[in-house]
Amino acid sequence: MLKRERQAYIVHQVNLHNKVLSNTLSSQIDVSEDTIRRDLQELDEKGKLIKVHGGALSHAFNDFTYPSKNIYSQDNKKIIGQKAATLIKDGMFVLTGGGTTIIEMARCLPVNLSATFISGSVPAIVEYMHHPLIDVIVIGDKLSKNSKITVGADAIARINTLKPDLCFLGINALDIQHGITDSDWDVVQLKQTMIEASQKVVCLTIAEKINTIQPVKICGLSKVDILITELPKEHPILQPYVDAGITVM
Amino acid sequence: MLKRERQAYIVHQVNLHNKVLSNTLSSQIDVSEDTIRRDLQELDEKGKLIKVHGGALSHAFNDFTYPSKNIYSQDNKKIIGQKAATLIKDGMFVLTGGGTTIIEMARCLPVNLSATFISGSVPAIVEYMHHPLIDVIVIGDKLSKNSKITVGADAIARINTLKPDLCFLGINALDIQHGITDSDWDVVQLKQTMIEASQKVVCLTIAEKINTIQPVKICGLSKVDILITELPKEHPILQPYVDAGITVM
DNA sequence: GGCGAAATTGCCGTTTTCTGCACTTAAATT
DNA sequence: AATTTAAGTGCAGAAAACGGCAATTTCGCC
Repeated sequence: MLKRERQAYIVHQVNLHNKVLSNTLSSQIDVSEDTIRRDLQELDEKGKLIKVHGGALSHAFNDFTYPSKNIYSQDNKKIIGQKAATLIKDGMFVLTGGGTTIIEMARCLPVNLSATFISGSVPAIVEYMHHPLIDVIVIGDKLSKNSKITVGADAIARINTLKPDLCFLGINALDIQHGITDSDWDVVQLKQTMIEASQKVVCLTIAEKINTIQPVKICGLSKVDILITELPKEHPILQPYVDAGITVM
Repeated sequence: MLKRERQAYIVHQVNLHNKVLSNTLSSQIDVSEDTIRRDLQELDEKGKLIKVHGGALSHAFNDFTYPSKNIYSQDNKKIIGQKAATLIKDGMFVLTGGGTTIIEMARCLPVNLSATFISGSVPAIVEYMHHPLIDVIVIGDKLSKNSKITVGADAIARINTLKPDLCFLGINALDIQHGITDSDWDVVQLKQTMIEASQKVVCLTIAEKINTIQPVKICGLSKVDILITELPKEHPILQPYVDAGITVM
């Protein structure tokens, strides 16, 4: 088994079960515990999981440990959220994914906005639920523990019956050549469906994720209608995307 | 169980119940009280909780903004939740509704319980989501703002495709003659479907709702297998239900 | 194809961490 | 004041982490 392959398997296991034990992995993959330890160390440094004594835990599991680290990107996400919120008009049908950026957007929605939000992201649903005039449609299916979003055939089938005006996606990697990429297989399937179903696709991301690549491709750049980052649209890093015909905000 | 995982669980419990007892934790997680004490000590140093004699308190508890309104029925619901949680065994498929009593039950689920929970109640889903070993299936549809549960044809159709082992319902009115009644039309439809789909129906309610009636009928008493209140099963008010063949806990 | 550098992996001895047990000390309750 | 209950301490066995080393593979380069 290849190193990369093995590490992907470990990440997958962590996402599935929220925790892995070094010795379990060692016997499952049939490599020494030293190798597992080194893998976990690397994956920890890359932020894919949290290494602990005896194994590793997913970020989702210990969300209580890490609010301290990304206070700075929090502000950026608020800026993104505010820009994104201006796109939504009364009466619209809006499909959204999950992730912290989407949550920030939800918090930026004006009180008097009257629209319909469709999502499978539990944290996002909770936000929408608190808005007085917003109708919420929940996409049901199996809940993925680490992404806190419903994934599976049911969710995909349901989304395919919809034709929302806008689709908001928080994305993890964007690149001129490779388009939108991600690391979680199930989430990729879902996002592809969301993109195809929607009339307009809006991608939200902090600038540090621009020009980065993840293992699994979601779609090419041509599917993206609007790109929102915390930077002003004149920023040089964004120019290639403007040139590619994307509306940058 | 990993150390970090255990500590996360403790923090979770503290945030949920505002207090934890060392010996309770010790038996729940099945480690010695020494280990618990050391955990509490570390978590105290990290500021996650406040260690006191015999256990720990949450920080929120010190700000005496405590929900003083119905602390009494809160405790009763906790008793009900604990009774209810004992019914759930590893590997079960459990369908649940919403409501504060169900939430309390969710909070009483033992850490090492491995089961599948199916629900359309957003607050309940959020609780289940935090449990490490519980799989969550979300029932999707339009979200009802006041009950915070998904209602509609989609939800009903989906529930009809399931055959869960247990169905937990928090009910608002129960009467010997009129059975279970409620006031919200959509919720009634949904509860009827849930009852029909499940192999066993467990009703949770505080005693004050016993022998009361609401406008819309959900089902007769015969559909109820188990009734759980905060009272001991010998209490006279419960006798008619025992006589009616219901298992009272 | 061949060579050398770098990467990968397993092994091993040492160090650290974790945990339960026994025992003492401190605190709370009656 | 006596008794029960929890907290603190030291210790020891087990498990895991660490760091160095060597064998093997991979890869770039000629």
